[in-house]
Order: sequence, then C-alpha cells, then structure tokens
Amino acid sequence: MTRQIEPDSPETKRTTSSGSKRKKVRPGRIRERNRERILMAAEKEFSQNGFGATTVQKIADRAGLPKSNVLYYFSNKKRIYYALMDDIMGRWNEMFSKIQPEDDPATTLASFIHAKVELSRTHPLASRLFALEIIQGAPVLKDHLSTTMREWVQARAGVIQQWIDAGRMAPVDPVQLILLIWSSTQHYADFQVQILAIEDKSEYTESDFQHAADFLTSVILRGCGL
Amino acid sequence: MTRQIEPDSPETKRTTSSGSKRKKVRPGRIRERNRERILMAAEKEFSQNGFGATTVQKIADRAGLPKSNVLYYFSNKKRIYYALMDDIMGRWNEMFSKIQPEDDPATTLASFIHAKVELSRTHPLASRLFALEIIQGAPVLKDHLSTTMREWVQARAGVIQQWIDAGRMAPVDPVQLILLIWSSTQHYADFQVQILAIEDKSEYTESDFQHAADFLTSVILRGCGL
DNA sequence: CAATTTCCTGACCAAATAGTCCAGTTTTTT
DNA sequence: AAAAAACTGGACTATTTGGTCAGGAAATTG
Repeated sequence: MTRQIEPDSPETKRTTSSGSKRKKVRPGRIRERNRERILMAAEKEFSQNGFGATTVQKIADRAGLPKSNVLYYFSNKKRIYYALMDDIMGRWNEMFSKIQPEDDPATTLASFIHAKVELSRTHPLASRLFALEIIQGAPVLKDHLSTTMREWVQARAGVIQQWIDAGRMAPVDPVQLILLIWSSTQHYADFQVQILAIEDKSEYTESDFQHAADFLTSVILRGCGL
Repeated sequence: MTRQIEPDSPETKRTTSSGSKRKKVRPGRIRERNRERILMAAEKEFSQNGFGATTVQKIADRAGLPKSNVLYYFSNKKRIYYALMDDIMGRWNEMFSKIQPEDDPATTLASFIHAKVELSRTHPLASRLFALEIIQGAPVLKDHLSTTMREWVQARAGVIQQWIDAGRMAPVDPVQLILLIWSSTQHYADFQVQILAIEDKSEYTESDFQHAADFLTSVILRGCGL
C-alpha cells in the first residue's frame, strides 16, 4: 500500500493564504498549489451547475489535472464541496466582527452595505454557491445557520434595537433590516445575468457597484429615518 | 408502431387551470391530470436538486407514474423543464399589467410589494426554481430576460421616473428601486431555510409574510420619501 | 547515494441514467 | 361493436459517473 492516511480531512482549512508567486515549486508546497487550483475550479463548476450536476472530471479538466489526482487530494466530491463551504463561511465570519451600541447607526449601516456589496463584487462565485446551497435546503450548512449565523444576526439585531430604544433611528424590525440588507446586496452577485439583461449590458463595471451601494445606502438609511 | 406523433410540443401550455376535483377521470382528461401531476412533481424535484441532478425516475416516483409514462408525455427531461419555466414566466407577466403615471406612487409601490411577497408565499417552489435558473446563468431564460422582462422593467421604470420628475417622490434610480423590491421579496421564498434558522422557527406562519410585507413597505416607501 | 516518503496517473469497475422500444390495455370515436 | 387513438409499463441499451487501485515517478531525507 502506497496510500496511507487521507491527505485531507473535512476540517482541514487553507490557513496559508498562498502567495501563488513561486515559479519553482518549493518542496512540500505542491499540495498547497494543487489544492488551490482544484478549489478554484470547483467553485466555478459548482456555482454554475450545482453540486449534483458537477462532475469530478469537469473540475479536474478546469484545474488542468487528471481526475485521479483530484481524488488524491480530496477523497471524494463531497469533501471538495465541504472545503468550499468552509472557506465561504470563514470569510463571512471575518466581516463585521465589531459593532457597538456607541457606534453611529448611519455610519455603521452604510459601511455594512458597502462591505456586503464589495463582497458580491469580489467573490461572486462564492456568493452564488452559497445561494445554491441555501435554496436547495442548506443540506450542508443547516447546522451553521442555526448556530453561528443565528448568533451573529441576533447580536447585531440587539445593537440595532438599542439604537432604536435610544431614539437614534426609526423603529423598524432589526432582524428584518439585516435580512433586507443581506438580500439586496447578495442580489447583485446572484442575479447578475438578470440585472445585466435588464440594463442591456454585457458585464458590470466598477461604477455599477458604486452606484448600487450608493442607491441602497440612501434608500435604506432614509427608510430607517437616518 | 403504436407510437405516432409527439404528444407534447415545446410550446404546449396548460391552458385549463385544472379543477383537480374529479374523482372519476372524465374522458380525454387523463392527459391533463397526468401532465399536472408530472409538472408538480418536477417543480419539487428541480427546485430541490437543480436540473442536472434531478432524475426522470425521481420525478416519476413523486408523480406516482412509471418513468416511461413520464417520457410519453414529455419526450425528454428538458421539455419538462421548459414547460415549468413557461408557467413561471406566464404567472410573472400576468402581474401588474397596468401602472399609470396618474397612479399614486405610494399605493402602487405598496401593492407591488404586497403582491410580490404574496407570490413568494403561494409559489415558493417556482420562486426557487427561477432563482436556480438565474444563478446558473439563465441558460433557458436568457432570451426572455433581455426581451420581455427587460421591457417590463423599463416600462415601470419610466413611470417611476415621471413620478420623480413631477416631484411626487424622492429622486432615486427607478431600475434600482425595482431591483430592490424584487430581491427583498424574492428572498423570503428563496432563502427560507436561512430565515427560519435565524429566527429559530420551523416554518413560516401567515403573519410572518404580513410582517415582512409591512416592514418592506414602510422602509422602502420612507426610503423613497413617501 | 540509497532509502523512504510523497505525489501522480492510466486502467478499471459497479452503479446509475436518459432515453428507446414494443407489446399490450384502456379509452374514445365512428 | 369495431376501429383508432391514447395510454401503460417492463425490458433493454449506450453512456456517464464516482470512486478504486496498483504501480511508478519525483522529491526528501539520512
């Protein structure tokens, strides 16, 4: 047996943020590089076809590796998917770690909206992949939603409620407000083709996102009496 | 050869809105009944697994028919999918056929929001199926988006612009406003599991939708200076 | 350099899948 | 009641898929 321990584990995370500028593959770094390739290819494929309709072969082709090599790094298709979900949720958790009752509501909400729009711009595939997962019933993330994400939302909603109680903004349902921001920003990544078709464009420009963020900020802040 | 002409055509629509209360199948109505069964089953399966990962067998099982029977009515899997898309777009086009410059902005927008939330409530599967189609690049609906739907949006945006020009509401980008309403309402159907998880519920109640519609109406109208 | 560990891959396989075919049954029409 | 049309369902097939495996190449170590 040449094959011993599983080279991956469901928990494994890509901790090294991968410089990706090495020409001559440094020893021991082959794994990092290939993992990255595979995950990028998989993100594209999964977000385009969904989990079930994506074949390992297509991921391999896109990554420029033979199928068996892909399955060498990730023992099966699900593991690849898990790894991606892990990445996505990690990025999400890194955002907005701090929000204080003393903060200014307008500034805080505005920066939330901008950051979320920015995420839609820089990581559209991840956004779509997340959306697919949720729409299909969140088979993998269900647990995460009702624990980590639930606490995340409730904590922010609590602060917003304090703002309302202090009369610093209009009395709107805080959770609904967070959902509104979430959905309207997420939309720009997820429904990209619809928006492009309606606006008769072939691709987004930098300023489209600026526009969108400004629009959302102005309407939502005014909607909150700010 | 017993089999002659294709019993279905890509264009075929379910014109009869199907009473579905007949015990003894009336002559000639077998087709209607089976078509309906198949489409309902397919809507469920497709919206849960996406097109590629849905098998004809699963649709057949859910419909309580043998696979070959399903393929007798719809010669292949795509045809079933097309038929569903057709239904969905039909429902969408029926909505809000009229909107006039003389109408009251507040009332009109409010009723738009309510109708869209209502659609999320009564047809969640269709909503999710539509979302899946769009997220995956709208392979089937792309054409429809850049023609019918584009005109639909532009027409409404034009009226909203007139309202703005007449000083009857705040100057906000009309297309963006429609997108905001679209996304925030759509969200309740598409991201149901996420919302339920965050709010720690197991299913929506009637009043959840009422709440959501009220919240969106109040924030968005105020956001438009209404 | 030789030994050992890590990495790579073509060949293979069992299971599943979309779609066909046809022989028979039921329903509708004449 | 007879002919025609519509429907049913089991058997079959060509292809694709996820995953295995064993042998070999490359890198690392001592």
